[in-house]
Amino acid sequence: MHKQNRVNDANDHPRKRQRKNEVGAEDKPNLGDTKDENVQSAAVNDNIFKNLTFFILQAGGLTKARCDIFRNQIFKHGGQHEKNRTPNITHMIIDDKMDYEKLCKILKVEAPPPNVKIVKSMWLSMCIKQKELVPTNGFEVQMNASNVKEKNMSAISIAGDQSKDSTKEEKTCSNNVPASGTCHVDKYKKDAVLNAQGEGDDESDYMPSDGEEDCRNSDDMIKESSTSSFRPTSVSPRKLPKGNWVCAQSSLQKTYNANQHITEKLEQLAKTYQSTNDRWRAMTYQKAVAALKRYDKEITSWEQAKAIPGIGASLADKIWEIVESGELRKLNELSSAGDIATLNLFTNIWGAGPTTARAWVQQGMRSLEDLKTKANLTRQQKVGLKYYDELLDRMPREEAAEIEATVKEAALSIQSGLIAMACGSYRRGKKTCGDVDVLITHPDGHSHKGVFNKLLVKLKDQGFLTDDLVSHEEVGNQKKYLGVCKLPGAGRKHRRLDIIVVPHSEFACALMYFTGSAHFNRSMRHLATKMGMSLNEHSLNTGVVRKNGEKIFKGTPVSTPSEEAIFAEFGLPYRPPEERDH
DNA sequence: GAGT
DNA sequence: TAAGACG
DNA sequence: ACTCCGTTCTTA
Repeated sequence: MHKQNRVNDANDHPRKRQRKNEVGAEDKPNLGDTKDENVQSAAVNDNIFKNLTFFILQAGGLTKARCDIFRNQIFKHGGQHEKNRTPNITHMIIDDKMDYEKLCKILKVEAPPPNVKIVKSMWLSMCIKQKELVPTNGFEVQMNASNVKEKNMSAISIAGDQSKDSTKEEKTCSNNVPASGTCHVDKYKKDAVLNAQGEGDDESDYMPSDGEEDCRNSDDMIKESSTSSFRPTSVSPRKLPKGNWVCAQSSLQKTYNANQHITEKLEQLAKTYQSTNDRWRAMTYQKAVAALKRYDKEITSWEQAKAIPGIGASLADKIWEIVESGELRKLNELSSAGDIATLNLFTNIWGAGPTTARAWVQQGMRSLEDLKTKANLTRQQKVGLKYYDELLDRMPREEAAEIEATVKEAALSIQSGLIAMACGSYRRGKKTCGDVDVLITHPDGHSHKGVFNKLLVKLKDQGFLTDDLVSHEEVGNQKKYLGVCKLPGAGRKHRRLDIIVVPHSEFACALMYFTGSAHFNRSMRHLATKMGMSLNEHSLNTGVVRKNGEKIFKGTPVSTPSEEAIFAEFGLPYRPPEERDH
């Protein structure tokens, strides 16, 4: 996976968590809330609000942030804004959900002033978006029958209600059916394992008696996806005859992103928070971006955004600001702060995270050139710096396939019968890959031994591997290599390559882990915890005992012959790799 | 920041 | 041990 | 107020 796309993963196991400088206000310059009318782009000269004076009633869904944005927009388009309800105002903007009674209550009046148009915020949004003064019909507040004077409101009230309802409708996220009722561990299977371990009788650690418990909803929950009901098998396309087989394409390969203008900016913000060590916030932003990307429709209202799971009021404000103005002041403000831009620059170096980047800035480093000459770098950071641009680049999946083939060929020349396959984003069917993860094993359970070193030597000899990052990570029975490679021939770029050799008994767990996505993995592990299991790249264990989040009994390993078996153990429907791209 |  | 990395 | 993955792993 590409470094840009990950979230800070500093070790924070409860056992050793000591609540260190998670955020530390003094650590992150200029990240606090800033006053409102700063970064403001050039005024628009359409003057659609000329001679109009607005008052925005900050209440209900009209948060302060939204009011601020509206105010900026009003000025941009040549209008005036009053902070108080002075007599000269022409329009009062209220929350879309506001009704007549509520309004009077808030204003503490029997009836609102007659010479002021009281309009729902949606009207203002529309004007701004369409850059013209649209009629207020249908957006004015509905009056009580007793208060209806000469004005005829019948048509208006209907229209008003409709607009309200339509925003409500839209919020139902397309893929939200919880996997309830399927949360049970396969009892029989589990018992078999337990018995095999001599763990004895039936009930020991079986789930609660009553049904589906709390296995639903938590935004990490694996959800039933409506788009996945139609699913062309997960067979790899390369075995098919030549041609463009639509049926071999993933059904959920979303080619376009209806909210790209939004996700782009939020992604940047996420990265920035990442660089400043605000890991949880960064993660939240990433989740929100993921949610937006799989959302089919374009976001047009605050409520619509807020309704998406993983998006709260604060994020809705920001999304809506982008919808409204095309910009995000927070982002402009942050990226114009010099040292924060520098932090982003530095954390893009492989081997350098937020802490290191901040230290460098403090030492006066401002550019990559500075680092090269003045900073003390680890071996890994030197490599990362050397290929700074190349490693930031993503490769077309065809190139990933070439890399896979190169590794596979070398592996097979060492030991026949080996399985070697690219996992990661490649296996999930992405069109571009940030790196290649080749997983190697041998079906006979032992012939994988000794392959690792020979393979590395061979690949280095042929000049394919150019630099090592983690030269040889040896994890129990698994061996992992992280490095840099380059395909032969001109015009080739250096690419990140991971090679992992595992015993066949750990194949399924390793395959699942290295296929990802990262979010999917976290989600699975999270679920495992909730079900009294634990999952990592080596094995799946049941009957885990935890106390205060700390694991005091490892549990018993479950036999996992395939990925399907792992899903089954969770009681989840199988998901092919393309559907794990969360 | 969001969800519990 | 802290920091960074992997999915 | 608490959690947000892994008793993941390596490197310095």
